[in-house]
Amino acid sequence: MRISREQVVENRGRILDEAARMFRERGCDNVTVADVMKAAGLTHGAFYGYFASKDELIAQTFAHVLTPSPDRPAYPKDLNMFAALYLRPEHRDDPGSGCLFSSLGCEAARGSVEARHEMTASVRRQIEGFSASAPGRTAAERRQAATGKWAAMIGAVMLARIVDDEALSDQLMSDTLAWVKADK
Amino acid sequence: MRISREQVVENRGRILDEAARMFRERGCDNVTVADVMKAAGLTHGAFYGYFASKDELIAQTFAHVLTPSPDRPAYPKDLNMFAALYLRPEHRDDPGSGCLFSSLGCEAARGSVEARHEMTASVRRQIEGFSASAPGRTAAERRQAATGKWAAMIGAVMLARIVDDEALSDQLMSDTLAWVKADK
DNA sequence: TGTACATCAGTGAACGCGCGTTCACTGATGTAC
DNA sequence: TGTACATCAGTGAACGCGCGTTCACTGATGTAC
Repeated sequence: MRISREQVVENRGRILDEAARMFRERGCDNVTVADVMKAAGLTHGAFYGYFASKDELIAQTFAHVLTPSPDRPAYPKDLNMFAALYLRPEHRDDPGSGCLFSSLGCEAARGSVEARHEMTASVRRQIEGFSASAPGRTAAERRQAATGKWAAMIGAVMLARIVDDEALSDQLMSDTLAWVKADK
Repeated sequence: MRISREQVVENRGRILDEAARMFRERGCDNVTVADVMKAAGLTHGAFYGYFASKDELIAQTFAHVLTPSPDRPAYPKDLNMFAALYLRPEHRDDPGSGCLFSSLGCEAARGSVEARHEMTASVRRQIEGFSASAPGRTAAERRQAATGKWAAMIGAVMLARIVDDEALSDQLMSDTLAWVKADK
């Protein structure tokens, strides 16, 4: 059942959107190709018309999530505004539409070269962007603050998702937010 | 071929040691029960004499790694000393004997209740320990500093392992170390 | 514009492999006398 | 202390299942005239 060219583009977008959500929610290893295709409204057989392998899907999904585009606007570049959005319970409780680093960072470190390359480019963009609003007299100081604060946010959300005590989880995030906001 | 009781205790320890190393190096999903048993010098069939399931092995391995004991001394409780050890290339390049949070934190957030419970207890111990040497006038301030700094270290090592450019990777760690050490 | 054919996205059955788990059997250890 | 038996940790074949991937077939779309 051949479909129109616009449909193909649309389907590809839907596959990537669903993969992005499911990978972040459940981890790449715990989502099957059939799961993604079903969520996108297709059967698993159609998958290899879009991607050469599951590994390629993962890398392309990372690029899809990390590359800023008109309809997926980048997070605020201002560090304190970003931190206030990032360190919210809503972000912790919804990894499916949240930061890729805090949900899949550990797997990514062991991932394909392509996936790691996409993430490397994103790390560079984020640190450069944050450095503009980071405190410090020199460029190096600002970059240190940007890096330290961003790393703290990622680590805190990851820890907040591990912990099985909601009060401690909330405290981890609010404490990190207070620490990140308190400039020298 | 029955073995002595001491051998059983020894074998169990070796299984846990090998699991701890391999899980951190390759991720729990990418290590098979047979892999662990082979590394411990046994065959996969003997596994279920020691553990009821792979999930139980994971939880017990987390407890094994996270529970301080005489022969595996806790890391220094002093935050700055800890940070200097943590944010070294040697730690980044050897996840197998490094921090469980930076290597398996993302998976752990989606793990069993038992595994998450072990990690929760460890999070409490770490933050309480670090708070003693953290800067701040009030207990809350010290806890915020301890939490923010520790989260930054975990996030930074995770990012440093993802990035495919060694210079950027080194910079992420040294920038975070500078930020963590620079007290208000 | 309408028609006939070529193209190709999607379907669903099937394949091969690896993994967690089970189990009958082996033989060394532990124990009762 | 020595012997006979019970116990049980380890072995390796086997099972069942799920996953990534392939492929023959279908039928709607795109195109050439």
